[in-house]
Amino acid sequence: MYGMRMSEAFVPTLREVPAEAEIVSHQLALRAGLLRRSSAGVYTHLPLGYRTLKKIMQIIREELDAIGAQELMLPIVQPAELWRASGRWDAYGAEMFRLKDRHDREYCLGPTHEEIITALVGAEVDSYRQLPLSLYQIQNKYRDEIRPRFGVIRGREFIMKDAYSFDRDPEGLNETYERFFRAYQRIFARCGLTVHAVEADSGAIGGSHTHEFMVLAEVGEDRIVHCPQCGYAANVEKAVAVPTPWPVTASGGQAEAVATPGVRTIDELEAFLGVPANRMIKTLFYLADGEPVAALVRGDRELNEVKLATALGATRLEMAPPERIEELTGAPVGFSGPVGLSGVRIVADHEVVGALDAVAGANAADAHLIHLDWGRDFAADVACDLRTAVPGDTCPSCREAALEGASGIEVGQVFQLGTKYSEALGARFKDAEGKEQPIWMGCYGIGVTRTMAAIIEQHHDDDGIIWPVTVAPYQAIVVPIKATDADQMEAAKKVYEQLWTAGIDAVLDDRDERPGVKFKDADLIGFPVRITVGPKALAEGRVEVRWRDNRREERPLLSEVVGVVQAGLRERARF
RNA sequence: CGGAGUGUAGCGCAGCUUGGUAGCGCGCCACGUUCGGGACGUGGAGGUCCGGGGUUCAAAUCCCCGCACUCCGACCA
Repeated sequence: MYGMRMSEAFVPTLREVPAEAEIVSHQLALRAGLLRRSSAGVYTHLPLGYRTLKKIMQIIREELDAIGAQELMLPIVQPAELWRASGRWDAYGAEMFRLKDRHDREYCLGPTHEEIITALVGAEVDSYRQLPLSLYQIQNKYRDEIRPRFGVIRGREFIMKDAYSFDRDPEGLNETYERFFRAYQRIFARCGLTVHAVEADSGAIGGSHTHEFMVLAEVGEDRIVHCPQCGYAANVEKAVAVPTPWPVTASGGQAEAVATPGVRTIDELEAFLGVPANRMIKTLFYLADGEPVAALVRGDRELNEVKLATALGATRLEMAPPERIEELTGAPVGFSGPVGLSGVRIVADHEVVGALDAVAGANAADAHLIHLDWGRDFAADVACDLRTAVPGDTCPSCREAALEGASGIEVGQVFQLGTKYSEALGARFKDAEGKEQPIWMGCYGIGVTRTMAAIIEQHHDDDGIIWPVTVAPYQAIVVPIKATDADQMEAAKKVYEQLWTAGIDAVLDDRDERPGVKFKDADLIGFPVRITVGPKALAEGRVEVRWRDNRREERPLLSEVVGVVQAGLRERARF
């Protein structure tokens, strides 16, 4: 038996922290020899890292196969015409990697695969008898991220599992969605992750009902809010923002213009006038499908573009360029307000309805208006929920407790797409009455490479990674203290072979290094268990079994090692 | 895309202000002494100083133009 020896393994560990890595999971992935960067946001997965990825993928396969999903492999290179058909060739924008072939035909590197799979299923499925159907693949995805960061957490090339479901009707879609939801909970649990499923926004992909699976982590890029009382949890982009009452209850008298030379931002205005931001009206100009719109939110609030787009029923929403703002208001950017605006639809957040003694731009250079009252001085065409929720808001679900905030890494998302893609791409079937119907679709993603990073983020200490046994590249490492000692090496090899025979992934550290070096590497890489073969214990026919997570050590007889290791691993792999 | 910064040996960095032909630590190779938590000594290998142009007798160093990478921001008026 030969197997895996550290003396020959391609595991380039690093003693020092590479300058390129900011967050702990990225640093450890580089130091432990899992990853190397090739270019911005593009990574090579070294043998050890790839083993972990394969274990994650295997868990995903087992759980998805168990709910009847079938694996297939879709193309990375996808024709533009398909994306034009769904309207996303333009909608996806700069984030899409585009290329042309020698005949000048346009393609993209798939950022996702709804178009391809819908076209496929549309072509092959004709009858309700062929539904429901769930298909998935594990594949490289390409997104030219505006700013790749955090190593593999936001890469431009990454591995994703994406699944697509096809049902006859909304009820079927609901059932499928629930099945995937539960499968996801099992997948992440088996990966050793604590995840929170939160209500999310469906964004550019379209669709209605959707949840994100979040790994809570300081470095997470997504902000979520959750209710400690009723369990409501949502991405801040999606969370319904319960309005708080306007801070003052009396009019300030007649509206009045004040000179505010060069004061353009809310912060500057707050300092200049001594009025708190929550009494200001922030006026933002957008083009909704080309039509100008003014959106009003309280000065200290953040406008949520998705909510605005939904409120307007707009498919394309972009900020108005500064020239356009000047045209509409007659004033430079920074002095816009709702008073006297014409030719623009005005949409207000609930919170500004009923505002009294408010401050806003005067639509004239270097001037603002004070003492503004809702109804008397300005109004809106529509009032709705426009702002991004924040921690401290009243829970929109139970209306009792205050929401708490957290940040998370999104490792998975489940969507109910409905018929958006099936209609755009003509994926129809004949129902039992022979009537043509669009297929009801769902899609379900898991960021595989990101999941690996999230696991490290959740499982490490000062010495290195602490792999959950289910995803550890190897479960055990056998370390003879002195590689040149024949007795130790012989005993170590025997233990190592027994572990293999018992089906345990093991590595033999046969390097002629000082013990400290080998221990440090073992801790850094994060093998769940280390079996040390040293002179002291060996004299009594024993070895040392040391667990990485709690640093506990036992000293079984040579004949008992496999049983002890097996028992410990099994205990740690339970759910 | 805007702002800031960095690019010198495999990795982490100094040298640049004040121009004179490149250095430190770790790693790597050889030998010796060591050997239970990243040993020590001796000897050694390894560099288009990101690229291109310019100034100069002379450029890692000064100037110009590119490129790459990192961080911050990109609705927050």
